[in-house]
Amino acid sequence: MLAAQVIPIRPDRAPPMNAPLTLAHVKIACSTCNLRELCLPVGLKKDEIESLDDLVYTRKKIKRGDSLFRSGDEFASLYAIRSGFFKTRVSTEDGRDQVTGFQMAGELMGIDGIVSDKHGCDAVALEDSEVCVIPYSKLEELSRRYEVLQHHFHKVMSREIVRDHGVMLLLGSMRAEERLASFLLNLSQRFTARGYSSSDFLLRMTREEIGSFLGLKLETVSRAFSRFQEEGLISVQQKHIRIADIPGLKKILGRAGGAF
Amino acid sequence: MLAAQVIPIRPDRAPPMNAPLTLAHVKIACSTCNLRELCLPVGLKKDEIESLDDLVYTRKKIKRGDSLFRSGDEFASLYAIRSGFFKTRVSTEDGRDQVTGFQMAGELMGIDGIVSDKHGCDAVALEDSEVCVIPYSKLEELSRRYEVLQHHFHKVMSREIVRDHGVMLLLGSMRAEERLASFLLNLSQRFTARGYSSSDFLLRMTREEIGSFLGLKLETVSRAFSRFQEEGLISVQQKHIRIADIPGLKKILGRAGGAF
DNA sequence: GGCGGTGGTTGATCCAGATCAAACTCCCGA
DNA sequence: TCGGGAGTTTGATCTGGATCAACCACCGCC
Repeated sequence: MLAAQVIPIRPDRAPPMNAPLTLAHVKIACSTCNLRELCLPVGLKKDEIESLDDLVYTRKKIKRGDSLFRSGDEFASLYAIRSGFFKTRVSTEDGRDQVTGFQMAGELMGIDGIVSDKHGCDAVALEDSEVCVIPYSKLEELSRRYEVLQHHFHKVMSREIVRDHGVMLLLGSMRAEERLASFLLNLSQRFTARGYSSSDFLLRMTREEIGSFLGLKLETVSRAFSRFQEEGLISVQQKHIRIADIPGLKKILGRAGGAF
Repeated sequence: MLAAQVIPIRPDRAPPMNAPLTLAHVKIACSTCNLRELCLPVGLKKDEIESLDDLVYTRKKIKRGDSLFRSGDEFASLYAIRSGFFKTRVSTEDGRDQVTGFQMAGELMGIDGIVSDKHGCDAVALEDSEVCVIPYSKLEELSRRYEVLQHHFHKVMSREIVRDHGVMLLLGSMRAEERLASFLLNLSQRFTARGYSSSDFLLRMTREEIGSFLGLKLETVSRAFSRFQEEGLISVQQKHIRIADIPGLKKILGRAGGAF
């Protein structure tokens, strides 16, 4: 159920427990990773995936609440989530911030850093997590050699842009309940793609974080959850969500686009 | 002053006038284009830029109000704006739509199509415009050969993602006047980068389009313009904007981030 | 097992921006 | 020169979600 349980961390691969951010000193292989159908290797042939095994040679553990990187940090690597759950956020000098997304296993973080050689947002672990470190210069090098990898990497970036446009649509033109329905359906769909229940899951983030992402206040998020529950669309117990009526949620969206 | 006047279209290069979308049947060269400092060739050495001359071999004219591409169209090319002004928008089945950006000379459109081989938004010309057609497969091919081009293309995509995050911040957490101030400062800065006045320009889009982009209704945009004018920050006459007090506009943003 | 703190719910009130409505300006074509 | 329509401005009113406030529930820790 928990994203953290997707890939049980083998004790023999676990890095020392002392540092908050530690490197795993073990041989790591995309070719044997059970996320390869979701992650960077999608669409690659066997030998091409094996070439990725040279790309990803370290992993990093991040404890709940810690940052993988922060806005302004020097950019050198992309990160593929192996297990766990993250939020990314941008902030302003005056303390306001905006959650720009929630990332789960198989998703790539850090692309925003390419343009300026500095990361442009913070990536914060919402639960104890592990990421594969992908040195960016090495990815560029392999991309020049393997057309399929190049194309797939471009697709990942393009997908992020399309997703962002969906979020803009949500923020710019949807009402509170539509936003929340869209959010739940999006989570549901992404859990499904990872082999989990589409209707029964734990939220990793607080109401406030959901609100920040959706451009709403936490009270509004809470009220919308309650209303959905009254209407029999979902049941909520703290972070545990059961979607009782997916078509009903889709109807709230009322053909307003759906997943971002 | 007008973006349309940036690069006067030489009559001897003009395509036939009959079709709404026509191809220019002339040799086109990035190496002699005066937008090369803004566009794809940024940072490339002379001989590398010359290799781009093989990449861009057609141009296309689009009349005001026409679409360069529409959501669902087959994706084959990116487009660099040579002259003119565009908006991109995503829409929902139920007719709502969201302007996701305004593009001007030197900017690239169409990246959203890479992920699914279909365009994910509409690109509509807000004035008679001309674009360079960049066959995507050819760009990938050249990217594999020229490291600098590859890196620059990745930067362009990364910049788009960073920009989108800025827009999310705007839509998710700014008040109406902050949004409009941010919008005006962003335009101002982009005009400056193109050698135009930072304080005196024509808006290419309607109040409704500005509103759609900023997540506001057209009346709210209009009122905010009026209020800025009363406060002596700008003067507005229809589409003609003169920014009288750039620091004043920045103060409205109150360190809320600024340009997206 | 009690306790403190974080996170969540719910109620009352407020307000920024939406909506409804009317008039005005500019451009363009007959 | 005279409509006419699209785009804009401004006013009056309404409302969804924010804000303010109180209380509750769960979890981790001593």
